[in-house]
Amino acid sequence: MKIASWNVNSLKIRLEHVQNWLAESQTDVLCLQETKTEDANFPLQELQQAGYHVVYSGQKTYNGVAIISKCEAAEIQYGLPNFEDAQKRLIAATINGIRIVCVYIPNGESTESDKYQYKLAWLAALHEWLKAELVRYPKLALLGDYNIAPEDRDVHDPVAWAGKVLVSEPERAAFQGLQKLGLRDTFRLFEQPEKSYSWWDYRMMGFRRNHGMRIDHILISQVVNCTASSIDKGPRKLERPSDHTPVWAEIS
DNA sequence: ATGGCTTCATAGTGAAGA
Repeated sequence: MKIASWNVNSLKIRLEHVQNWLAESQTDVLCLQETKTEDANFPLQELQQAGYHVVYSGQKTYNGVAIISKCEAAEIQYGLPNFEDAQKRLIAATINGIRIVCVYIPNGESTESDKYQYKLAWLAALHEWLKAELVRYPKLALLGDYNIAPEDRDVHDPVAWAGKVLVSEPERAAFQGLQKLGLRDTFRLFEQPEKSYSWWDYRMMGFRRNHGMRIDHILISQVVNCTASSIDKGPRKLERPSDHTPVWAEIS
């Protein structure tokens, strides 16, 4: 089954892109972040009419996550149970026997910001919760916008970014902590082109110059098999794109 | 150069993203 993750930066603006990409990519499970849509306004009918099941947890203006799938989602979890949070950043469900966890990890703003402390606390809670979740659901995939570039090769200019938010040592340590739980970065299971990124700044022709970062990831537990994983730059080339593009993995 | 672009929000000297 093909699973994917895409920070759409407003589902309202990007609905057509999402529908088109779902159809052409033949994706079975698509995790969305930054839907920026209250649940009452979620475009449920449009997606159902296209033949998909959807679960979602959103709010006005900021954040918001959703899982779109060809098969029905069960055992839906909204938010981290061990972290009091008004921000809608996590939704999980069991689909085709695999625990799908969709996350929008906080950005952090800068290492000096209160939001950075919130990010690290959120990551610590995610780690603790996943430890238990993996016992309950050994077949698990963690997809989303992590807002972490795990290594320097995931950053277009690692010297300029050194120590900054998205690449700082505590953030990378948190990412490695997830890997120590047995979760594997599907993208790095395969030979990949150099300078592969999933996000490019809207400003200064970031995409055209490939000034990007790989901050969207799909991690899978050890008992999940993966036969391919890649980044689809296609949607980033469209008119009025999200600043992120979809990442995907073929798993069984 | 703390900008640059995009979104949602409100009408702010805006906020947030990454």
